Amino acid sequence: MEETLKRKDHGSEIKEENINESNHDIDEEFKDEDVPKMDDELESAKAKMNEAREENQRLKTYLDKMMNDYQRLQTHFKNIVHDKGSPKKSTYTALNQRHHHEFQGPDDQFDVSLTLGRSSSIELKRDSSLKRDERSTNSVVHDRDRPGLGLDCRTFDTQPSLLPKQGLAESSPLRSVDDLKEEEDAEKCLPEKSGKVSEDDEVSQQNPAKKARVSVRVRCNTTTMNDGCQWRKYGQKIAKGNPCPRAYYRCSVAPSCPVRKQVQRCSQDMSILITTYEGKHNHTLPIAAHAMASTTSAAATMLLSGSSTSSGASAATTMTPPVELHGLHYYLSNSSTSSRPPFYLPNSSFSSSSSCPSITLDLTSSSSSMTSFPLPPRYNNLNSSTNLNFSTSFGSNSTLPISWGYGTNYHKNIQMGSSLNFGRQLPENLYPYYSYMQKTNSTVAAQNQRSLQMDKKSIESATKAITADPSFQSALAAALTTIIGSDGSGSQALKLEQSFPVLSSFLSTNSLQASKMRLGSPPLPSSSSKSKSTSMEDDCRDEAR
DNA sequence: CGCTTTTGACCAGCGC
DNA sequence: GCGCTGGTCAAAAGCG
Repeated sequence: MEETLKRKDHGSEIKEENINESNHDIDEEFKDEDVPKMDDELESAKAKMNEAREENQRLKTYLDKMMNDYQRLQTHFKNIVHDKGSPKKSTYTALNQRHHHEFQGPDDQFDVSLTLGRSSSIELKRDSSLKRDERSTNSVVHDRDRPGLGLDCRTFDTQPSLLPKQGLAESSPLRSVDDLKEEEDAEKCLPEKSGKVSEDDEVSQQNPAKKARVSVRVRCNTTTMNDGCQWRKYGQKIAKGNPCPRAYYRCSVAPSCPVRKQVQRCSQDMSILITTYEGKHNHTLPIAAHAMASTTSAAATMLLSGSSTSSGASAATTMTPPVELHGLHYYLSNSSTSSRPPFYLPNSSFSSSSSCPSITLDLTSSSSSMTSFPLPPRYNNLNSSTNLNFSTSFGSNSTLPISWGYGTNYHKNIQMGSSLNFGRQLPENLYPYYSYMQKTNSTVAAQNQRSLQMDKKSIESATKAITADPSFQSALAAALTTIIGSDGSGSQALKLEQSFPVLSSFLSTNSLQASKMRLGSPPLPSSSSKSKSTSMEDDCRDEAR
């Protein structure tokens, strides 16, 4: 990351030098001209150059702040790692011990589900009895439509010996039976291909019986979400319990690429698209696909490595009580068995098989706090419930060729440069990183400065909204920290930060800050740097046409 | 013409 | 063993 920032800094200097040279050239070109019109143009050009110079200065400021944050957090991170006596005593464990003394750390297989928004603990408690009744009649629960910010990071531990017998199943947030089955169907393991060579072999070697999958639930009205990669559809099935067909895709960037994904629409809410990824790409990816690919592969790797320390499985399936912090719910489960846990959770993830641990990113939720975001009406209509947007918007045209776009013609955008779009909001620190990423694309070099500044304004306004909501920040940070702390090792956090480009910058500030808060240490000063983020509006642009 | 999508057939795993 | 289900294959059709 540091190297990346240095490279970015260097790039900014080069850009400024070029601007100075261009200024000089312009002066040479027009110094002998004696036409007022030319003088006006010259002045105009100089003004533009000054704007570009100012922009470079702003970028340098971003870079400096990023570097400061990085250095500071690196120090804090080392201290945290150093202070921890036992690597297995993670932030995550400390947190849960703080709230639930019976909590046990992650073990063997587990699912991690990042649930963003939709339901707060208060609402869940309030509605739990009602939902139980509804569930008992097998009715459909659409609690996703409830407003309210919540960010759940759940790890389901089904190991009974480690679990409290508190009947959490009944007090848990609820989800309909159909929803559950559907998600189970969507996350069903892909059969392992004998002789299949893939980059995740190292993971498979560590856990030969396990094959991690990363599922993403997003609201999307198109057949598939744009993750920046090229996919070839090779099959389609009507899965049991869901009238919507399940589509099977394999990566078509390289013929031998083992990566596959399943796409299925939620029968309960047709606007929700469930995409399940498996495997790692064995080829270079378009820039647009880097974020998603690295995130999913890192999630899978982390999932497997984190689950490798465990003891055996058990038949019973239950769940730890939810841990609440800053409106954030933590659930632990161990999907050691193929049986479904007897509870229903909005935004939760489940492993359908012991050989297939999975991680689910549920980005379908809505939250009241998010409604304050200055989103255009069309945006709200198209994607009314997505909460987080780890995205940026610097395509070659300075508009939004974002990778998690929503359109079947996403291939048109693949080479334009984009990023992983985790919903709506880009944490402010992500901007410099993605700015660098985008600028490394040759097509970005000529981007329009004015459009850039217009984007910046909208981004800044959105950033103000997110920075004005500390509960949201802490919730997201805590969720990410929980993942880091799942094994308590610093390397895990580092791996996460390195491998999850969309998370790295955010982790470097808010996550560790939340970690500190939970551990009783004073929080780090938050970065005050400006940010860049955009809505998913342009992701849906093609779709809306 | 090449690539993608469609779709029926086939295979494997699992439960009864 | 049989049926069900999920996942994959591959030929045909569609598309630019």
